[in-house]
Amino acid sequence: MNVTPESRVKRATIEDVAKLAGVSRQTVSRAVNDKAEIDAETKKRVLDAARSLNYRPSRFARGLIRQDTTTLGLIISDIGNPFFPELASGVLRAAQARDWQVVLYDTGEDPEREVLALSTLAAQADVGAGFLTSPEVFAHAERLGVPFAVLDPGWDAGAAPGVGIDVAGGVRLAVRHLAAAGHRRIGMVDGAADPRDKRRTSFLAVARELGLEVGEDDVQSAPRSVEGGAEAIGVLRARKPEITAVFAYNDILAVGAVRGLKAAGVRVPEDFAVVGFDGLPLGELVEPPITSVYVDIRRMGELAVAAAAELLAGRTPEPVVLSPELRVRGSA
Amino acid sequence: MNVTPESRVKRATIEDVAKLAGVSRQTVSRAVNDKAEIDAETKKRVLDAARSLNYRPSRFARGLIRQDTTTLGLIISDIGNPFFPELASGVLRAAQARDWQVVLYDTGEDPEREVLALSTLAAQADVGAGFLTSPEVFAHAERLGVPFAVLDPGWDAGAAPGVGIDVAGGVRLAVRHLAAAGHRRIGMVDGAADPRDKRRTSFLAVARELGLEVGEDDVQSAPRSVEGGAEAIGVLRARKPEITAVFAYNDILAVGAVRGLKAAGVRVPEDFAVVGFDGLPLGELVEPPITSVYVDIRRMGELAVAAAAELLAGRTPEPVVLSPELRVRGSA
DNA sequence: TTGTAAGCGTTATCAA
DNA sequence: TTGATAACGCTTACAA
Repeated sequence: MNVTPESRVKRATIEDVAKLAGVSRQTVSRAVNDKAEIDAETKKRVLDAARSLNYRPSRFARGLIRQDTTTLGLIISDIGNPFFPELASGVLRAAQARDWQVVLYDTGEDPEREVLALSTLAAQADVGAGFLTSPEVFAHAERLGVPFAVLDPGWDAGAAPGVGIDVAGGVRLAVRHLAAAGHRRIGMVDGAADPRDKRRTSFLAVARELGLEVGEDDVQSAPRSVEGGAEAIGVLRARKPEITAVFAYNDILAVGAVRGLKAAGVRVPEDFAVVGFDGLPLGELVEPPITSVYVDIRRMGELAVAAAAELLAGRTPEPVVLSPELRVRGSA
Repeated sequence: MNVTPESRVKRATIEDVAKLAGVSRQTVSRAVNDKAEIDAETKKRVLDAARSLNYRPSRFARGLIRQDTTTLGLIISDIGNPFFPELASGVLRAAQARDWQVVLYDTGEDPEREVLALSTLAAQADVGAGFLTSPEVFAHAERLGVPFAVLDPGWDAGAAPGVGIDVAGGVRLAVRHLAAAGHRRIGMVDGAADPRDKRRTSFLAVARELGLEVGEDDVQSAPRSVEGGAEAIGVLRARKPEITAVFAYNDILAVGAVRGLKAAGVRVPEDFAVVGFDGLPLGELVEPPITSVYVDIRRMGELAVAAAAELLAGRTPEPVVLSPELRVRGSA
């Protein structure tokens, strides 16, 4: 895996410092850890020696004895998607409060890299949290024996511990809003790789529930990027000219859809309405601002850390499901 | 520091597995590490035992012997600012290529938290990289003995290793562009805490160099947020109505400035021009898109990792300075 | 106030 | 193919 084994200067050990200062290892430890039972002068001499050797205690040796450092491995799909910094922000805050370390893994939404990241995480962290694209990948985590808090799986998490989102509820808010505005033909710009994805299935179910006419070809898949959204909306409208509104898988795609529409000379929301999902701050900066199903992502990050702590304690975390709310802006 | 010492289930050790499987620790090690010299059946028995105990080797014990895991501590100011995810993206990519772990610290631009993060980093990582608000904080890193790659310091980095940005050059591009468009009174929306900050001092120097009339009161400080930028532009225009263009400390503030102007009924760029710094993708999504001094931030992240690797090898990294380029969009 | 001994959990070395 | 022993760098307990 590590293609180029890199040279690395050997770090000074406590032994080196002890020798230089002419004391025992124990005394060095006392000086470095600010213990009381040590002569002021000895301490100074030791610390001078330590500094001159650039001594830093080995985290491995230390960790072996004082079993008090906790590391959380956070798996995200794409740090370029503003959703994830938002999430990381919540995780970092909660982790800092507990004095935990956070190691970050970006998988680029690639299942293979997810599995790889999970393996590394299992070796380097005490507990994991994050987004996994499928139940199969989560099963890998279980096989590895790492406690893992699953976040907002598009798939059915079953009994997997973690933090969920009431996707169906959120989608209902979005579609109802569009229907209430008079839209009868509503499409979707989908960002999920898996066709069983909840946002997609919920969309179809809710639309039918409301008596709207929808089919598979009212859903257009797109890569999860602004460009992806812009392109998808073009494809969708070409295929289904009768559509007057779309529900987008997330705000990035919604922003892209609005961009694509504007570029095509379509007025938003007068001629065409767009609703997103996530409620990212970014959505408020574009013109028109995005109407979106808001989820408290930071909170999700904090809850993820809480769930991880429960797992670490050998307990089963309370299932938590966040309820989204609709935030109406200009785009619909 | 850790206020609530959390309970934690004791993890199974290699000894536990050995006992259960009725073999020696060594044999367990062989099974777990896929060594050749082991009977297939023994291996299966050991692995079964391991799985049933949920055994994962201790990273501390392992790290102590195989000195092959490298952890980079990345210090950022605010993950909510899109600049940092962009940077982290580059760092993660380069780190993954080297099979390094990345631990993240968010300091909220608070010098005290920077010092704290640095201390933790020194204990938990092999090497650090990131943004520090002042030379004093960097001095703390040196005192701790952690190799640290300094990124784009607003202050004079001197001989500190790391990755710089040709700020003066970038600012010159920005101000020249505005001057060429006919603006004679140009202000600045400043996001730096320290008045000695390079973007600020460069702005004043370059403006004077171009024969423009500028003084301290043409510079308006603002918190580094969209709201901060929107408010600052209002304050600045109230104080200096003759100003017709601003250079913003970064794109977030530029976006805020444009927002503030639009809200006040000022047309951008017809009545008032805005240039940002960083060249974030976000700048392209707003209306009008932000003209900005583009910096290859991902590349900066990758170079940071390279610099860190040099430091780890005991070498002095080549000084690197990134040259920004102006990207003209709609705002100026 | 200081030093000696034991042990944290793992792997490398060598012997069986 | 397997096991005993030492070692990794540190801290805690105990002795001097």
